[in-house]
Amino acid sequence: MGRPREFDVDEALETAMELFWRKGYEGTSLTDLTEGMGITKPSLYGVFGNKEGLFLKALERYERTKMAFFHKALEEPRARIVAEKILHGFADAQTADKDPSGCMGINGALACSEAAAEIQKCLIENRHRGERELGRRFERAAAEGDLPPGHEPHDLARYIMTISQGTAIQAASGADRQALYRVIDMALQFWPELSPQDS
Amino acid sequence: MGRPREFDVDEALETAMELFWRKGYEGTSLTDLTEGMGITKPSLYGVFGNKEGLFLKALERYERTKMAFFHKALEEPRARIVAEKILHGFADAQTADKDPSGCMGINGALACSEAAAEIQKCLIENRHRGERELGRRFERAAAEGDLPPGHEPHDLARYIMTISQGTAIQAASGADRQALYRVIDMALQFWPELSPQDS
DNA sequence: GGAATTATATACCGATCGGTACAAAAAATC
DNA sequence: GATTTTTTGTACCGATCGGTATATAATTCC
Repeated sequence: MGRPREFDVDEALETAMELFWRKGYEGTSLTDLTEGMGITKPSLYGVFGNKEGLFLKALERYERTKMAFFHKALEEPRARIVAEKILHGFADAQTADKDPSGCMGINGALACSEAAAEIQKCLIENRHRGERELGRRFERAAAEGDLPPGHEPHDLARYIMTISQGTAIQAASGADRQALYRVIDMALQFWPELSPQDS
Repeated sequence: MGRPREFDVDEALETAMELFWRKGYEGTSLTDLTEGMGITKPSLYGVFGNKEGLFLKALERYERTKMAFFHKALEEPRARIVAEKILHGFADAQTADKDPSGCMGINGALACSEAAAEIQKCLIENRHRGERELGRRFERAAAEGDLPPGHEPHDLARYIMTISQGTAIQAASGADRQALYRVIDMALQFWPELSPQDS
């Protein structure tokens, strides 16, 4: 009952995600948002609560769609393939033609005022969570004898995430996908490729 | 002649640098600046022009002091040592006890509103310049047979800068220096260490 | 066709943004 | 000591910030 909504919530959220991704949380004004989403401020507040709530919902959407490759990669049977898929997945997301460059989880609020401290904390925790999950996957790999010798699983996880965060900055600075791929190839050089009889 | 200035310009600039480093260009308000520097707005505008001018002067100071290791590292005779010193130099600067975490050149304006577009462009160009200089140093190394085989000098430079930008995000997310050092060790693993008779 | 409910549009809120006008204060010059 | 020059403190500027009060429009329930 009541007057029906005149806009598509999912579509509006997609636009908000793109704006926050490109301009960051504080760099995106309510005017940017309402004009981009094609709705008025009362509509925005009615559906999403406030700016912070909208950002968090946009981040959730980002994780569910653009970062879906991550959890998929964790299911690969060989650790080296896990690492490769994660690195390429990040590079792809950071350089997709129709999307902003770089990573929303970094662009969102890397350095900001006190007003955005809660968002910043949330994004940091987000990064930690991903790194922790990858670390646990590599722990399993270690138990299976599936890691290059001489490395702690969680150090390897931090290494992979550091490369991905580095390529996020590179992408935000204009680097194209092929350049990032070459970086990734170098970063994985110490990690033995799978020989055919391994699989 | 005229009334003497009541504050130390260099000291004030140091404070502005720290603020911009920690909160970014747009995240730092004029109130933050004047309160932190202990001066009034007319004094700030009299000496530094405006907020943008102040940021650029603070960035200049940052490059001259905190990034001094970079050009020093380029003068090392062996490319592997150049890479090592640059990576450790960045990690040190990103995790210094008394300074903000991460890198001012990235924290300053990674994603921002249109109002900061000029600053953002300037910081991107800054990153490109460093990468270009390192690439040229590695070109020299290639001519001297001082590179690991199978790598383009400028790809190697991008690789080193990507790692450093990755550790900048890690530092901004709370990683300590030792953790970054372990990442750097892994990143350099494919690059042959110098044996004693090489030097 | 009301009554109730929800979404819309307009117009507004106090606070803060970067930046400045103006006059008093503190020094050097004559 | 008067004049000139520069810095300082105060008080203010228009614009924009995130957020909301209010009334009207559009639907369902009865």
